[in-house]
Amino acid sequence: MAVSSSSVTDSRASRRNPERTQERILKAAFKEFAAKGFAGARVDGIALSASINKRMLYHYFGSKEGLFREVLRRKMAERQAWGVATPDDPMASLPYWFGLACKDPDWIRLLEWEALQFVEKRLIDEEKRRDSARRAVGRIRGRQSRGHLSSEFKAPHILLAMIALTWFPLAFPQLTRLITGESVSNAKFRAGQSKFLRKFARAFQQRT
Amino acid sequence: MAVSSSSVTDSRASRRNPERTQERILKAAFKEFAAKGFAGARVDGIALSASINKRMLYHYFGSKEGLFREVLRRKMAERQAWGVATPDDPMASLPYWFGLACKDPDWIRLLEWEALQFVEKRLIDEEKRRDSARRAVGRIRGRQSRGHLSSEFKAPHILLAMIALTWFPLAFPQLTRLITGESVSNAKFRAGQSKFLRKFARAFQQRT
DNA sequence: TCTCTAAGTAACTTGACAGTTACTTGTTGC
DNA sequence: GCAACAAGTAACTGTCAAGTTACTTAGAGA
Repeated sequence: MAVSSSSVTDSRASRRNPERTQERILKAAFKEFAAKGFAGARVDGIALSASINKRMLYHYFGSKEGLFREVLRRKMAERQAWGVATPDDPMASLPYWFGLACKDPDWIRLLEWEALQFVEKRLIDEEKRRDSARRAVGRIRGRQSRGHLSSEFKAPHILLAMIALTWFPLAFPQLTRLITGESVSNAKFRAGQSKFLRKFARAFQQRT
Repeated sequence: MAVSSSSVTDSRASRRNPERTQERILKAAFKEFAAKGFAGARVDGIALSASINKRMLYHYFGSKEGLFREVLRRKMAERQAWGVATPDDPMASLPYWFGLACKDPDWIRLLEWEALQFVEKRLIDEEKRRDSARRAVGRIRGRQSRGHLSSEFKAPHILLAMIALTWFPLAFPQLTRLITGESVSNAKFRAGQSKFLRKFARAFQQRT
């Protein structure tokens, strides 16, 4: 009974396990980058919280920036799927997007760090993201032609406005708290905002 | 003719000039902090671009964080005035706010850095800002009661939504470019967005 | 069972950066 | 015109962080 022997595809706990190591690094790096941004993140911190040796991080990802790129790339792929399953009616989709944003605030933080740090540089994974944006705009157009959304506005404007309304409170939690008096993480705030978005969604609907 | 003598209130160029030095530091620091955030900003960089000795920076502001606080405080006071002179009608105020944001994107960047870095900490100048926010909400209520804005929504929600719509493109220029295909700094984009906001403002108006 | 490669480790190097020290010089009030 | 203090300077220090070196060890295949 060769129980203790491990095959190539066996990724169970063992003293050597490249996949597990890489996963650990990526997970810890995502947390660290989302929390502190690229400049503020500490490679030693990532290594520590991933419980791996710093050298392995350089072994797999080359540099701090290489690691950051890979983190973004992974998360981007993960998010791609989410956006597709959006309801047609804006009265449902606005609260839905807001709910998604609340579930994964670190993703918004990462995009926010990106906005601040990689301004005029070429974006990481730019081609793929352009495609992804194009498809999203296309879905808006589809909803316009099916009568769910007003045809009075151009699709990119609608998309941008919808994202703005659903993401802004998470992107600027301090302003949200100053204005509403409630913390963004507070369930009461979230319920109120969802309700508001649901009503406000009429702005995007076809006028009768 | 004692031309070369200088009085206390004389802040012309001279070898010693505390006010000018402080102004230079604050101006350079604002640029540096807006560009790179608190963690990314370099005290040496600020000193260099302000053409002052780094020691003076510590002389006047104590520490990097002290300087950051003062920069925020100054800018906040400066902005306070702007917000008051807002048109009543949302069809005018939305493009107006967007125009203000475009004129001073560094201010939005600074708030964005703040959002990311000082999350659960007590905000700098929190009391004053809460007051300022309260007054802004009050102005919204005033417009609601005068019939310029819909009374269907609560004032804080309206304010938050308006800020979201007008600031989002500047806060996330990379997403804006991916979605619209235009750079945020492009005049054509700005004109289009202004027009959109003007039309979209109807969402905030009293329904007839 | 031996060997070769990839996984993994600890200690080190190098550079950068926040903050300081010890000093000089200009200005003001007397 | 001089004492006292504030403005200003250059060079330094201790620390921290990215990236490297030089090594050991696990495990797959021959």
